[in-house]
Amino acid sequence: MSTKPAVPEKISARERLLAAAEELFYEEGINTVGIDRVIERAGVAKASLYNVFGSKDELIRAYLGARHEARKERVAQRLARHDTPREKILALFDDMRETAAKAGFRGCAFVRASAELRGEHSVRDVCNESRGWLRGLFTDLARKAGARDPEALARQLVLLYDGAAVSGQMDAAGGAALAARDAAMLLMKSSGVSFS
Amino acid sequence: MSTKPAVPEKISARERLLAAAEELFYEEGINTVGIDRVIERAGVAKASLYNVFGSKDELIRAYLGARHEARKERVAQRLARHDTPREKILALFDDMRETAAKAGFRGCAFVRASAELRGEHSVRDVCNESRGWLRGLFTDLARKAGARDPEALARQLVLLYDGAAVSGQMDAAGGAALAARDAAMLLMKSSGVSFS
DNA sequence: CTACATGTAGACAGACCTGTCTACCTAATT
DNA sequence: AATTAGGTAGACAGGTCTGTCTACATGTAG
Repeated sequence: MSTKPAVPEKISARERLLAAAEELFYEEGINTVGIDRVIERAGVAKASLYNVFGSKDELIRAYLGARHEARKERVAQRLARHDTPREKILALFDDMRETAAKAGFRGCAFVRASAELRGEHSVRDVCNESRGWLRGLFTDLARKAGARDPEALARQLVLLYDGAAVSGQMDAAGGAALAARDAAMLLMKSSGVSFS
Repeated sequence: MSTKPAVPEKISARERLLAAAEELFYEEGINTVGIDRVIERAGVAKASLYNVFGSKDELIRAYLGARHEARKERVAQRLARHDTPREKILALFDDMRETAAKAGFRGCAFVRASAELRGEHSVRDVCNESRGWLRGLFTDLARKAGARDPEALARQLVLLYDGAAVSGQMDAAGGAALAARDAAMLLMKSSGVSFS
Protein backbone atom coordinates (compact mmCIF):
# COMPACT_ATOMS: atom_id res chain seq x y z
CA MET A 1 0.00 0.00 0.00
CA SER A 2 1.95 2.97 -1.19
CA THR A 3 0.99 6.60 -0.89
CA LYS A 4 -2.21 7.30 -2.67
CA PRO A 5 -2.63 10.73 -4.21
CA ALA A 6 -4.61 12.80 -1.74
CA VAL A 7 -6.26 14.70 -4.57
CA PRO A 8 -7.09 12.38 -7.46
CA GLU A 9 -7.52 15.37 -9.76
CA LYS A 10 -9.33 13.36 -12.39
CA ILE A 11 -12.76 11.90 -11.78
CA SER A 12 -12.65 8.19 -12.34
CA ALA A 13 -14.55 6.53 -15.16
CA ARG A 14 -16.65 4.74 -12.59
CA GLU A 15 -17.89 7.94 -11.03
CA ARG A 16 -18.57 9.61 -14.36
CA LEU A 17 -20.52 6.56 -15.49
CA LEU A 18 -22.58 6.57 -12.32
CA ALA A 19 -23.35 10.25 -12.71
CA ALA A 20 -24.43 9.79 -16.31
CA ALA A 21 -26.50 6.73 -15.43
CA GLU A 22 -28.15 8.63 -12.61
CA GLU A 23 -29.34 11.38 -14.94
CA LEU A 24 -30.34 9.24 -17.89
CA PHE A 25 -31.78 6.18 -16.18
CA TYR A 26 -33.84 8.19 -13.74
CA GLU A 27 -35.11 10.62 -16.31
CA GLU A 28 -35.90 8.29 -19.20
CA GLY A 29 -36.01 4.79 -17.81
CA ILE A 30 -33.53 1.96 -17.56
CA ASN A 31 -34.75 0.14 -20.67
CA THR A 32 -35.22 3.21 -22.83
CA VAL A 33 -31.67 4.46 -22.38
CA GLY A 34 -28.99 2.48 -24.17
CA ILE A 35 -25.39 1.93 -23.26
CA ASP A 36 -24.20 4.20 -26.03
CA ARG A 37 -25.99 7.21 -24.59
CA VAL A 38 -24.60 6.55 -21.14
CA ILE A 39 -20.99 6.38 -22.26
CA GLU A 40 -21.46 9.38 -24.51
CA ARG A 41 -22.71 11.53 -21.62
CA ALA A 42 -20.04 10.17 -19.30
CA GLY A 43 -17.33 10.87 -21.87
CA VAL A 44 -16.01 7.37 -21.41
CA ALA A 45 -15.12 4.49 -23.70
CA LYS A 46 -17.43 1.54 -23.95
CA ALA A 47 -14.67 -0.81 -22.89
CA SER A 48 -14.34 1.12 -19.63
CA LEU A 49 -17.96 0.51 -18.78
CA TYR A 50 -17.60 -3.21 -19.30
CA ASN A 51 -14.28 -3.30 -17.45
CA VAL A 52 -15.77 -1.59 -14.43
CA PHE A 53 -19.31 -2.96 -14.27
CA GLY A 54 -19.30 -6.02 -16.50
CA SER A 55 -22.84 -5.59 -17.78
CA LYS A 56 -25.69 -3.13 -18.09
CA ASP A 57 -27.57 -4.90 -15.32
CA GLU A 58 -24.69 -4.34 -12.94
CA LEU A 59 -24.58 -0.68 -13.91
CA ILE A 60 -28.28 -0.42 -13.12
CA ARG A 61 -27.74 -2.09 -9.76
CA ALA A 62 -24.90 0.30 -9.00
CA TYR A 63 -27.03 3.28 -10.05
CA LEU A 64 -29.87 2.24 -7.72
CA GLY A 65 -27.47 1.36 -4.95
CA ALA A 66 -25.89 4.80 -5.16
CA ARG A 67 -29.34 6.39 -5.01
CA HIS A 68 -30.17 4.35 -1.94
CA GLU A 69 -26.96 5.39 -0.20
CA ALA A 70 -27.48 9.02 -1.13
CA ARG A 71 -30.99 9.01 0.27
CA LYS A 72 -29.90 7.39 3.51
CA GLU A 73 -27.25 10.07 3.89
CA ARG A 74 -29.63 12.92 3.09
CA VAL A 75 -32.32 11.61 5.42
CA ALA A 76 -29.84 11.06 8.24
CA GLN A 77 -28.73 14.67 8.03
CA ARG A 78 -32.28 15.90 8.07
CA LEU A 79 -33.35 13.71 10.98
CA ALA A 80 -30.40 14.98 13.00
CA ARG A 81 -31.92 18.44 12.92
CA HIS A 82 -34.88 17.33 15.05
CA ASP A 83 -35.22 15.99 18.54
CA THR A 84 -38.49 14.15 18.95
CA PRO A 85 -39.49 11.08 16.92
CA ARG A 86 -42.70 12.86 16.00
CA GLU A 87 -40.77 15.72 14.41
CA LYS A 88 -38.46 13.28 12.67
CA ILE A 89 -41.42 11.56 11.04
CA LEU A 90 -42.77 14.87 9.82
CA ALA A 91 -39.29 15.76 8.61
CA LEU A 92 -39.42 12.77 6.27
CA PHE A 93 -42.43 14.31 4.60
CA ASP A 94 -40.70 17.66 4.46
CA ASP A 95 -37.85 15.95 2.67
CA MET A 96 -40.28 14.41 0.20
CA ARG A 97 -41.86 17.81 -0.35
CA GLU A 98 -38.52 19.36 -1.23
CA THR A 99 -37.50 16.44 -3.40
CA ALA A 100 -40.78 16.35 -5.32
CA ALA A 101 -40.71 20.12 -5.85
CA LYS A 102 -37.42 19.96 -7.73
CA ALA A 103 -37.60 20.21 -11.50
CA GLY A 104 -37.23 16.82 -13.10
CA PHE A 105 -38.73 14.84 -10.26
CA ARG A 106 -40.14 11.67 -11.74
CA GLY A 107 -41.23 9.63 -8.74
CA CYS A 108 -39.43 6.93 -6.79
CA ALA A 109 -36.50 5.56 -8.78
CA PHE A 110 -37.02 2.08 -7.37
CA VAL A 111 -40.69 1.94 -8.30
CA ARG A 112 -39.84 3.23 -11.76
CA ALA A 113 -37.09 0.71 -12.27
CA SER A 114 -39.20 -2.13 -10.95
CA ALA A 115 -41.92 -1.28 -13.45
CA GLU A 116 -39.50 -1.94 -16.29
CA LEU A 117 -38.28 -5.34 -15.20
CA ARG A 118 -39.69 -8.50 -16.62
CA GLY A 119 -40.00 -11.42 -14.26
CA GLU A 120 -37.49 -12.06 -11.52
CA HIS A 121 -34.40 -9.95 -11.68
CA SER A 122 -31.39 -9.18 -9.55
CA VAL A 123 -32.22 -5.49 -9.74
CA ARG A 124 -35.30 -6.18 -7.64
CA ASP A 125 -33.08 -7.00 -4.66
CA VAL A 126 -31.85 -3.42 -4.53
CA CYS A 127 -35.44 -2.19 -4.65
CA ASN A 128 -36.46 -4.48 -1.82
CA GLU A 129 -33.55 -3.35 0.31
CA SER A 130 -34.51 0.28 -0.14
CA ARG A 131 -38.14 -0.37 0.69
CA GLY A 132 -37.22 -2.41 3.72
CA TRP A 133 -35.01 0.35 4.98
CA LEU A 134 -37.73 2.99 4.61
CA ARG A 135 -40.36 0.88 6.31
CA GLY A 136 -37.97 -0.03 9.10
CA LEU A 137 -37.15 3.61 9.64
CA PHE A 138 -40.81 4.54 9.91
CA THR A 139 -41.47 1.62 12.25
CA ASP A 140 -38.57 2.58 14.49
CA LEU A 141 -39.67 6.19 14.69
CA ALA A 142 -43.29 5.21 15.28
CA ARG A 143 -42.26 3.00 18.17
CA LYS A 144 -40.08 5.68 19.71
CA ALA A 145 -42.92 8.15 19.30
CA GLY A 146 -45.08 5.93 21.46
CA ALA A 147 -47.56 4.71 18.89
CA ARG A 148 -49.94 2.04 20.11
CA ASP A 149 -49.22 -0.18 17.08
CA PRO A 150 -45.95 1.00 15.51
CA GLU A 151 -46.05 -1.48 12.63
CA ALA A 152 -49.56 -0.44 11.66
CA LEU A 153 -48.77 3.26 11.85
CA ALA A 154 -45.57 2.77 9.85
CA ARG A 155 -47.47 0.90 7.14
CA GLN A 156 -49.89 3.80 6.83
CA LEU A 157 -47.12 6.37 6.77
CA VAL A 158 -45.38 4.46 3.97
CA LEU A 159 -48.65 4.53 2.04
CA LEU A 160 -48.73 8.31 2.28
CA TYR A 161 -45.06 8.57 1.40
CA ASP A 162 -45.40 6.40 -1.68
CA GLY A 163 -48.59 8.18 -2.66
CA ALA A 164 -46.86 11.54 -2.52
CA ALA A 165 -44.11 10.24 -4.78
CA VAL A 166 -46.63 8.91 -7.29
CA SER A 167 -48.49 12.19 -7.34
CA GLY A 168 -45.23 14.03 -7.88
CA GLN A 169 -44.55 11.77 -10.83
CA MET A 170 -47.98 11.90 -12.43
CA ASP A 171 -49.77 15.11 -11.52
CA ALA A 172 -48.96 18.59 -12.72
CA ALA A 173 -50.27 20.15 -9.51
CA GLY A 174 -47.89 19.97 -6.57
CA GLY A 175 -48.72 19.95 -2.90
CA ALA A 176 -49.18 16.22 -2.54
CA ALA A 177 -46.35 15.89 -0.03
CA LEU A 178 -47.88 18.63 2.09
CA ALA A 179 -51.22 16.85 2.08
CA ALA A 180 -49.37 13.68 3.04
CA ARG A 181 -47.73 15.51 5.94
CA ASP A 182 -51.10 16.73 7.20
CA ALA A 183 -52.54 13.24 6.93
CA ALA A 184 -49.50 11.83 8.72
CA MET A 185 -50.13 14.18 11.63
CA LEU A 186 -53.72 13.02 11.92
CA LEU A 187 -52.76 9.36 11.75
CA MET A 188 -50.10 9.85 14.42
CA LYS A 189 -52.63 11.58 16.64
CA SER A 190 -55.10 8.72 16.21
CA SER A 191 -52.33 6.26 16.93
CA GLY A 192 -51.64 7.72 20.34
CA VAL A 193 -48.51 9.74 19.54
CA SER A 194 -48.35 12.55 22.07
CA PHE A 195 -48.13 16.12 20.82
CA SER A 196 -45.06 17.26 22.79
CA MET B 1 -76.70 0.53 -43.61
CA SER B 2 -77.56 -3.03 -44.36
CA THR B 3 -78.27 -5.78 -41.90
CA LYS B 4 -75.29 -6.49 -39.70
CA PRO B 5 -74.85 -10.02 -38.49
CA ALA B 6 -76.31 -10.19 -34.99
CA VAL B 7 -73.70 -12.72 -33.92
CA PRO B 8 -70.25 -11.91 -35.35
CA GLU B 9 -69.07 -15.40 -34.47
CA LYS B 10 -65.46 -14.48 -34.95
CA ILE B 11 -63.70 -12.12 -32.59
CA SER B 12 -62.33 -9.21 -34.54
CA ALA B 13 -58.62 -8.64 -34.93
CA ARG B 14 -59.01 -5.42 -32.96
CA GLU B 15 -60.37 -7.17 -29.91
CA ARG B 16 -57.82 -9.95 -30.01
CA LEU B 17 -55.04 -7.40 -30.27
CA LEU B 18 -56.40 -5.45 -27.32
CA ALA B 19 -56.64 -8.61 -25.23
CA ALA B 20 -53.07 -9.59 -26.06
CA ALA B 21 -51.81 -6.06 -25.42
CA GLU B 22 -53.59 -5.98 -22.08
CA GLU B 23 -51.82 -9.11 -20.89
CA LEU B 24 -48.38 -8.41 -22.25
CA PHE B 25 -48.11 -4.65 -21.77
CA TYR B 26 -49.40 -4.73 -18.23
CA GLU B 27 -47.32 -7.70 -17.21
CA GLU B 28 -43.99 -6.83 -18.81
CA GLY B 29 -44.11 -3.16 -19.72
CA ILE B 30 -44.95 -1.25 -22.87
CA ASN B 31 -41.36 -0.82 -23.98
CA THR B 32 -40.20 -4.29 -23.13
CA VAL B 33 -42.86 -6.03 -25.19
CA GLY B 34 -42.43 -5.82 -28.95
CA ILE B 35 -45.01 -5.80 -31.68
CA ASP B 36 -44.08 -9.30 -32.76
CA ARG B 37 -45.01 -10.80 -29.40
CA VAL B 38 -48.34 -8.99 -29.37
CA ILE B 39 -49.40 -10.22 -32.80
CA GLU B 40 -48.17 -13.70 -32.01
CA ARG B 41 -50.31 -13.94 -28.89
CA ALA B 42 -53.26 -12.35 -30.64
CA GLY B 43 -52.90 -14.74 -33.56
CA VAL B 44 -53.07 -11.85 -35.98
CA ALA B 45 -51.02 -10.66 -38.91
CA LYS B 46 -48.75 -7.68 -38.46
CA ALA B 47 -50.50 -5.84 -41.26
CA SER B 48 -53.77 -6.11 -39.36
CA LEU B 49 -52.28 -4.33 -36.37
CA TYR B 50 -51.08 -1.47 -38.50
CA ASN B 51 -54.35 -1.33 -40.43
CA VAL B 52 -56.39 -1.06 -37.24
CA PHE B 53 -54.18 1.03 -34.98
CA GLY B 54 -51.63 2.64 -37.26
CA SER B 55 -48.75 2.53 -34.79
CA LYS B 56 -47.60 0.95 -31.57
CA ASP B 57 -48.26 4.20 -29.72
CA GLU B 58 -51.90 4.10 -30.76
CA LEU B 59 -52.15 0.50 -29.62
CA ILE B 60 -50.77 1.54 -26.24
CA ARG B 61 -53.29 4.38 -26.03
CA ALA B 62 -56.09 1.97 -26.89
CA TYR B 63 -54.84 -0.53 -24.30
CA LEU B 64 -54.81 2.10 -21.56
CA GLY B 65 -58.14 3.56 -22.70
CA ALA B 66 -59.73 0.12 -22.48
CA ARG B 67 -58.33 -0.32 -18.98
CA HIS B 68 -59.74 3.04 -17.97
CA GLU B 69 -63.19 2.15 -19.28
CA ALA B 70 -63.10 -1.25 -17.62
CA ARG B 71 -62.21 0.28 -14.28
CA LYS B 72 -64.96 2.86 -14.53
CA GLU B 73 -67.45 0.11 -15.23
CA ARG B 74 -66.19 -2.11 -12.40
CA VAL B 75 -66.18 0.74 -9.90
CA ALA B 76 -69.65 1.89 -10.91
CA GLN B 77 -71.03 -1.54 -10.24
CA ARG B 78 -69.38 -1.71 -6.86
CA LEU B 79 -70.49 1.76 -5.80
CA ALA B 80 -74.07 0.88 -6.71
CA ARG B 81 -74.04 -1.72 -3.96
CA HIS B 82 -73.76 0.94 -1.26
CA ASP B 83 -75.98 3.78 -0.14
CA THR B 84 -73.96 6.35 1.76
CA PRO B 85 -71.02 8.30 0.30
CA ARG B 86 -68.95 7.15 3.25
CA GLU B 87 -69.52 3.52 2.39
CA LYS B 88 -68.85 4.20 -1.27
CA ILE B 89 -65.45 5.65 -0.41
CA LEU B 90 -64.58 2.62 1.66
CA ALA B 91 -65.81 0.43 -1.18
CA LEU B 92 -63.14 1.94 -3.41
CA PHE B 93 -60.51 0.61 -1.04
CA ASP B 94 -62.24 -2.75 -0.92
CA ASP B 95 -62.00 -2.81 -4.69
CA MET B 96 -58.31 -2.05 -4.50
CA ARG B 97 -57.84 -4.78 -1.95
CA GLU B 98 -59.44 -7.35 -4.22
CA THR B 99 -57.56 -6.11 -7.26
CA ALA B 100 -54.18 -6.10 -5.53
CA ALA B 101 -54.76 -9.56 -4.11
CA LYS B 102 -55.11 -11.12 -7.54
CA ALA B 103 -52.11 -13.03 -8.86
CA GLY B 104 -50.20 -10.97 -11.37
CA PHE B 105 -51.07 -7.59 -9.90
CA ARG B 106 -48.30 -5.21 -10.85
CA GLY B 107 -49.52 -1.82 -9.66
CA CYS B 108 -51.37 0.93 -11.48
CA ALA B 109 -51.12 0.44 -15.24
CA PHE B 110 -51.03 4.19 -15.83
CA VAL B 111 -48.22 4.79 -13.39
CA ARG B 112 -46.30 1.91 -14.89
CA ALA B 113 -46.79 3.12 -18.44
CA SER B 114 -45.91 6.69 -17.51
CA ALA B 115 -42.64 5.49 -16.01
CA GLU B 116 -41.59 4.14 -19.40
CA LEU B 117 -42.27 7.24 -21.46
CA ARG B 118 -39.53 9.62 -22.40
CA GLY B 119 -40.46 13.28 -22.46
CA GLU B 120 -43.85 14.49 -23.59
CA HIS B 121 -46.00 11.84 -25.13
CA SER B 122 -49.58 11.43 -26.27
CA VAL B 123 -49.92 8.39 -24.04
CA ARG B 124 -49.67 10.70 -21.06
CA ASP B 125 -53.06 12.21 -21.93
CA VAL B 126 -54.77 8.90 -21.24
CA CYS B 127 -52.97 8.69 -17.89
CA ASN B 128 -54.03 12.19 -16.96
CA GLU B 129 -57.64 11.47 -17.84
CA SER B 130 -57.67 8.41 -15.64
CA ARG B 131 -56.12 10.25 -12.72
CA GLY B 132 -58.50 13.17 -13.11
CA TRP B 133 -61.44 10.82 -13.08
CA LEU B 134 -60.27 9.08 -9.90
CA ARG B 135 -59.59 12.31 -8.08
CA GLY B 136 -62.92 13.78 -9.23
CA LEU B 137 -64.74 10.71 -7.97
CA PHE B 138 -63.12 10.96 -4.55
CA THR B 139 -63.84 14.69 -4.40
CA ASP B 140 -67.47 14.17 -5.31
CA LEU B 141 -67.94 11.47 -2.71
CA ALA B 142 -66.10 13.49 -0.07
CA ARG B 143 -68.40 16.45 -0.70
CA LYS B 144 -71.53 14.31 -0.54
CA ALA B 145 -70.22 12.73 2.65
CA GLY B 146 -70.14 16.17 4.24
CA ALA B 147 -66.39 16.66 4.55
CA ARG B 148 -65.34 20.11 5.69
CA ASP B 149 -62.80 20.41 2.87
CA PRO B 150 -63.71 17.84 0.20
CA GLU B 151 -60.76 18.66 -2.06
CA ALA B 152 -58.28 18.23 0.77
CA LEU B 153 -59.83 14.96 1.92
CA ALA B 154 -59.93 13.65 -1.65
CA ARG B 155 -56.26 14.47 -2.12
CA GLN B 156 -55.39 12.47 0.97
CA LEU B 157 -57.57 9.55 -0.07
CA VAL B 158 -55.86 9.46 -3.46
CA LEU B 159 -52.51 9.33 -1.66
CA LEU B 160 -53.62 6.26 0.23
CA TYR B 161 -55.06 4.69 -2.90
CA ASP B 162 -51.88 5.22 -4.90
CA GLY B 163 -49.78 4.06 -2.00
CA ALA B 164 -51.73 0.83 -1.77
CA ALA B 165 -51.16 0.21 -5.46
CA VAL B 166 -47.43 0.83 -5.12
CA SER B 167 -47.16 -1.53 -2.19
CA GLY B 168 -49.05 -4.17 -4.14
CA GLN B 169 -46.54 -3.76 -6.93
CA MET B 170 -43.37 -3.74 -4.84
CA ASP B 171 -43.90 -5.61 -1.59
CA ALA B 172 -44.30 -9.31 -1.11
CA ALA B 173 -46.48 -8.86 1.96
CA GLY B 174 -50.10 -7.97 1.24
CA GLY B 175 -52.50 -6.04 3.41
CA ALA B 176 -51.59 -2.58 2.19
CA ALA B 177 -55.07 -1.86 0.87
CA LEU B 178 -56.57 -2.85 4.20
CA ALA B 179 -54.23 -0.48 6.01
CA ALA B 180 -55.22 2.20 3.49
CA ARG B 181 -58.87 1.54 4.25
CA ASP B 182 -58.28 1.94 7.98
CA ALA B 183 -56.39 5.16 7.41
CA ALA B 184 -59.15 6.42 5.13
CA MET B 185 -61.66 5.92 7.90
CA LEU B 186 -59.58 7.93 10.31
CA LEU B 187 -59.04 10.74 7.81
CA MET B 188 -62.76 10.88 7.05
CA LYS B 189 -63.53 11.07 10.74
CA SER B 190 -61.08 13.92 11.19
CA SER B 191 -62.56 15.65 8.19
CA GLY B 192 -66.03 15.80 9.73
CA VAL B 193 -67.64 12.93 7.89
CA SER B 194 -70.47 11.65 10.08
CA PHE B 195 -70.52 7.98 11.00
CA SER B 196 -74.03 7.06 9.76
C1' DC C 1 -70.16 -11.94 -61.45
C1' DT C 2 -67.92 -8.04 -59.66
C1' DA C 3 -66.19 -5.09 -56.16
C1' DC C 4 -64.75 -4.41 -51.76
C1' DA C 5 -63.57 -5.00 -46.94
C1' DT C 6 -60.99 -7.61 -43.97
C1' DG C 7 -57.77 -10.67 -43.06
C1' DT C 8 -53.07 -13.78 -43.40
C1' DA C 9 -48.12 -14.70 -44.27
C1' DG C 10 -43.85 -13.13 -44.44
C1' DA C 11 -39.88 -10.64 -46.58
C1' DC C 12 -37.60 -6.44 -46.03
C1' DA C 13 -35.41 -1.83 -44.62
C1' DG C 14 -33.22 0.90 -41.39
C1' DA C 15 -32.37 1.73 -36.92
C1' DC C 16 -30.89 0.51 -32.33
C1' DC C 17 -29.51 -2.87 -28.77
C1' DT C 18 -25.77 -5.38 -25.76
C1' DG C 19 -21.46 -7.13 -25.53
C1' DT C 20 -16.62 -8.38 -27.46
C1' DC C 21 -12.49 -7.38 -29.43
C1' DT C 22 -8.17 -5.18 -31.24
C1' DA C 23 -5.03 -1.48 -31.05
C1' DC C 24 -3.28 2.42 -29.01
C1' DC C 25 -2.20 5.87 -25.37
C1' DT C 26 -0.59 7.87 -20.77
C1' DA C 27 1.05 8.25 -16.25
C1' DA C 28 2.62 6.30 -12.03
C1' DT C 29 5.19 2.70 -9.63
C1' DT C 30 9.03 -0.32 -9.34
C1' DA D 1 14.08 2.18 -18.05
C1' DA D 2 10.46 -1.22 -17.77
C1' DT D 3 6.13 -2.67 -16.32
C1' DT D 4 1.49 -2.21 -15.24
C1' DA D 5 -3.13 -0.16 -14.44
C1' DG D 6 -6.44 2.32 -16.39
C1' DG D 7 -8.20 4.63 -20.09
C1' DT D 8 -9.65 5.82 -25.34
C1' DA D 9 -11.51 4.90 -30.00
C1' DG D 10 -14.12 2.38 -32.78
C1' DA D 11 -15.18 -1.75 -35.65
C1' DC D 12 -17.89 -5.76 -35.37
C1' DA D 13 -21.29 -9.65 -34.48
C1' DG D 14 -25.75 -11.17 -33.61
C1' DG D 15 -29.99 -9.93 -32.20
C1' DT D 16 -34.41 -7.09 -31.75
C1' DC D 17 -37.12 -3.16 -32.73
C1' DT D 18 -40.89 -0.54 -35.59
C1' DG D 19 -42.98 0.04 -39.71
C1' DT D 20 -43.79 -0.90 -44.91
C1' DC D 21 -44.67 -3.65 -48.58
C1' DT D 22 -46.24 -7.37 -51.83
C1' DA D 23 -49.11 -11.22 -52.71
C1' DC D 24 -52.80 -14.00 -51.57
C1' DA D 25 -57.34 -15.73 -49.28
C1' DT D 26 -62.22 -15.31 -47.90
C1' DG D 27 -66.78 -13.76 -47.49
C1' DT D 28 -70.40 -10.38 -48.24
C1' DA D 29 -73.11 -6.74 -50.85
C1' DG D 30 -74.87 -5.10 -54.92
